Amino acid sequence: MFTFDQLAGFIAVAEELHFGRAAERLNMTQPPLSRQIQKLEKIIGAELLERDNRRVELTSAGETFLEEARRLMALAERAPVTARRIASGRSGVLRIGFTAASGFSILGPLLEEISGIMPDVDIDLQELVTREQLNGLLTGELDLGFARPPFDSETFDSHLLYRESMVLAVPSSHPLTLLGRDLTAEDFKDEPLIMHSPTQARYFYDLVVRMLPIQHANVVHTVSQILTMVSLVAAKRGLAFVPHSATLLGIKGVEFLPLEAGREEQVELHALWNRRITNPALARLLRDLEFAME
Amino acid sequence: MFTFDQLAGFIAVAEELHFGRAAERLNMTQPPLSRQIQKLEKIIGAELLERDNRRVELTSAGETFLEEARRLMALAERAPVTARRIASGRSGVLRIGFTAASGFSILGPLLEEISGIMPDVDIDLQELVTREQLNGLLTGELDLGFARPPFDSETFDSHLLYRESMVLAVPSSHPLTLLGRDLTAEDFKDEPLIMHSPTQARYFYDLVVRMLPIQHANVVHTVSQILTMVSLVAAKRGLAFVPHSATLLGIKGVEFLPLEAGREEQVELHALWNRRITNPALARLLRDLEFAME
DNA sequence: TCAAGTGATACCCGGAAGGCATCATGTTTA
DNA sequence: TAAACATGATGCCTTCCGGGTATCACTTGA
Repeated sequence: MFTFDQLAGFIAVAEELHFGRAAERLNMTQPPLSRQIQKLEKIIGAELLERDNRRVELTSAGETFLEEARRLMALAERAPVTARRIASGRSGVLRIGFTAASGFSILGPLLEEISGIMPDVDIDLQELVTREQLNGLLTGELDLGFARPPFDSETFDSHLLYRESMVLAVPSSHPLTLLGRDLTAEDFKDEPLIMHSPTQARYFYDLVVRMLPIQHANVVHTVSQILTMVSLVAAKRGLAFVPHSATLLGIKGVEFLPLEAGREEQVELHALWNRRITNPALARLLRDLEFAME
Repeated sequence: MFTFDQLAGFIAVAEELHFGRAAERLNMTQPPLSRQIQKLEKIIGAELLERDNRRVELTSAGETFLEEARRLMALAERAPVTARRIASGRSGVLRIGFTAASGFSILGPLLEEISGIMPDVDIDLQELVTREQLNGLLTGELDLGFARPPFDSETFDSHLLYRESMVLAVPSSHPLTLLGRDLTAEDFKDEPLIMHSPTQARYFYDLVVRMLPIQHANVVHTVSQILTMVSLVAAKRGLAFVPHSATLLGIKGVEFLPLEAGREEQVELHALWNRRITNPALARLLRDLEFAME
């Protein structure tokens, strides 16, 4: 195999068509350059330059090899630069998972901020429930997640993005909308309820159950997505407990009423990541966003 | 700048994820391979592999650098092969000039034969008069020409492709078509004539003047292209002397009559090239077509 | 606690690459 | 026409890079 020095030597001679000047350009003397080219030609197995004692010119083979040599040199010069960019986190791919609920409010502005900080990093977004996010973070398929507790703080580090109250979603025409004060369990004890799935949306389920004495007999639907819940409320199938940011969904025919118990029990959204960080882009992001590391 | 050995070393380690096995694959021992990688990382300015004493894995930077490294190696392996192909004439470009007259008959079959012999050689065709061809062959813009004498046999080598008789082109309805024998100058001494340009088509001009006592007073047009001549004959502007292959043009309203003098004086078409051959594809072509060289 | 596995280090040696001096050859100049 | 010049190739010397062997350092598992 030839060397990059030989390629550089050949390119210089091919451009100058003069061994002396080419050698000068390469900061070396002419004799070793001559031998370099000879060796290169021997390795290639073809004459690249035709030189008589007066003039040097490229052969046909030399002409096309010159193109290849230039391409090689360009590639070789670019490769370390991109590698360094990625190592410093200024470039690369950041795979982010998010729950549908987090997408309403926090995701947009945060992506805005990320692409402001690291414009050359590609963001790969995936909607995943918390459990899938944890799994992805473990296997390394995911760099960062937006999810809700609980998660193992041994393996994951996290940063609280925000808390919000739970509110009650009711159809616009519903009598409760006229009440004008924070609601208690008593106010909707006979209303049909749309509840969170205890498996797919355990966080919300646990929180609501902890917050209010639910009449399980009143539960008419069990769903896992906030959007589905609000749509069902709009269709007058019942009432639902949703985080305050669901107001941003902008679905017609639904109103959101404050809950007395919601003042205390709030839902949290965390950014979380594997403590064993392998992606430099993530390290840079956490540093720049000033998320607590450790 | 890094070396190809370092790249090969890195690729091997990245694929094996094990220094010992990678070294074995490269037919070397493990220690120099370790140093090779260290040196490469230092040159790149980024960590490519993360190794603790138990396992080796790629960093993000290492992953993308691996792709670049593979591309570099592939390019480096291909480059000499193409260079050799071109040097041996099995690939490359062959620039061929031809006169319009030669295009009628010889060009088609010859191109067929060339592309059969050297399928990977690109043929660049240009229609040029003999003088332009000679010029192109001199400057190296042309590799091979199809033209008619005279040309300097010091600089050019040539191969006679074929000879053909001159015939007389006459309008279909012309009385001479009824004659039924070879024509002499006497037969058309009062007819209007379309003659070759003594500058642009000197070969034909000289040949016709040598062959027949032309009444210059009868010359109504002076043109340089055979096709133009035949078209003018079809338009009943006069009679013209053209090579026999002009019959292949298939122009309506023209007949071609044999000339007595045409039996002796024949026009020649030569393949010709610069004796100083720089294009390996041309050398190969001449050898394979068994054209005389020297 | 010890053996096995694995990457890093220390040291030595041979060969490759660069520098200097010079040659061979063709061109220009006096 | 001969001498000076220009230019690529060669011979020889020295330095330095890269590979090999032996060994270390550290981790893991029995």
